[in-house]
Amino acid sequence: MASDRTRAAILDAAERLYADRGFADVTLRDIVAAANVNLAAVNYHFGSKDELIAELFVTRSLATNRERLNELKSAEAAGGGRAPIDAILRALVGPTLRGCLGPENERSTAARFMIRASIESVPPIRRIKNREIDHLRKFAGAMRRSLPDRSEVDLYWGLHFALAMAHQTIRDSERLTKLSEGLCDLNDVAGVIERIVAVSVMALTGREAEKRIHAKLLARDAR
Amino acid sequence: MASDRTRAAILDAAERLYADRGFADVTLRDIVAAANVNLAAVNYHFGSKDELIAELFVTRSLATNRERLNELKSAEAAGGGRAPIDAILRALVGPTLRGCLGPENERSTAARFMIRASIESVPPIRRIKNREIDHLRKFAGAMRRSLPDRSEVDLYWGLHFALAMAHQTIRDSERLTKLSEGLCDLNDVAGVIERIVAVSVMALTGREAEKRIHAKLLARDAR
DNA sequence: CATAGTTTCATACAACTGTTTGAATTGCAA
DNA sequence: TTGCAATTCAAACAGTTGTATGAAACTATG
Repeated sequence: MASDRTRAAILDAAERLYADRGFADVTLRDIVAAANVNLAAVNYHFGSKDELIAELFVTRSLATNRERLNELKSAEAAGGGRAPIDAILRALVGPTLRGCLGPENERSTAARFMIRASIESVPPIRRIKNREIDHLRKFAGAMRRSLPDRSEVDLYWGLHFALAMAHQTIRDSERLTKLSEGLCDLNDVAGVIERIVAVSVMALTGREAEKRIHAKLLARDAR
Repeated sequence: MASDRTRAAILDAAERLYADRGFADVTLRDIVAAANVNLAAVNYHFGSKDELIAELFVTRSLATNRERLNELKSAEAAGGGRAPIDAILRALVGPTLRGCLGPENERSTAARFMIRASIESVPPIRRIKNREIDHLRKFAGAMRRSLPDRSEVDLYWGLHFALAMAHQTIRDSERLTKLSEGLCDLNDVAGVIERIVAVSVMALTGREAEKRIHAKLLARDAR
């Protein structure tokens, strides 16, 4: 129906404006002007401004989560139920980073919107993010299966650190570029992902591996 | 003079209100009511609302930066100009984490204000954060002296990851607690710092160290 | 004490915000 | 075509916001 066109136009214009100018200074009037619809249409179709923002964010983050889970499932399937830890972490941070990094002018509106959402964090978005825990639990489960000897605490910290690095790399990409005077190439998305995965893997297995090697060393010394 | 009392009262009330309720829904009228001063006093003493927020944030972050640099300097002095990498990283993330983590009811107003600033990130604060790069460069320099063999790129990434983990741990402490169902103890501040430092050290030296140990192993095998 | 400068105050301003209203229009089904 | 629901529209609402003003009160200096 014609109503769907209006709805879609609002969503489109809103996402673009938020992506370009941030949440703080985009008003409903800006949105309806860009969408060529009446001011009341937003409240008619979405109920409120916050619900409009929430719908935008939910749509995008559901897509990311789906992508993450697909990668996770195929990694686990390939390993007969147990995926290697690096594959799990790659499934966790890959989709987000691929979406949000890369050449600035090539970034989709959706990506730039999600970056804004990550940086500015308005109330409706915060509320949704708080419900993301169930989704993360699936990754915690996969990690537990992959590294059954690691303690739960270590697994959670590893998961947290992986997300922290990915998230903050998106949020602060500009600072890292300035600080390193361009040396750190954030357009090399695959490279960034591998870096984060490598560090996370070390965080999860590093000391154990070192200890194991040391133990070997000691055993040989004893001989 | 009496003017200083008003100024101080405004700063005090503003910091407390922002810490408690966030930037989004604290108005100048809330602040002046809490401070028992006239509405016009804010503009008289600070020029504008944004400049008030900026002054609050600058004061606090200068204090943190000073603390960081003190720790860095004494670590470098102790090592004769070269501090061990873990000491450098501890100086980088320690002050912030010690300020912002720990039992919630014991957190100072200043700490809670800085957490808000980290989560909500309003324009005047964003502007200030962008000028923090010079401060970070000092840490990059210390890291270069500590690990002269590592490439510049690796050092910057290591610095970035350390900050990312610290920062995100503050921002998302609630999520980690929920996700781990309390297993990850964020009140054990020293433990958290050591975890972040350990991972960062591994990120910077990890594979190198493993390689070195492996080389030792091979050398002994050859004997 | 007088005066100049600083600080406080009540009040008004001007603009902007998201939301609501009720009538007009449209589109579809009977 | 008629009737009914869904949608669009212009307009107004009700409230809040940060800021400006100009007079009043205060303070310290000469």
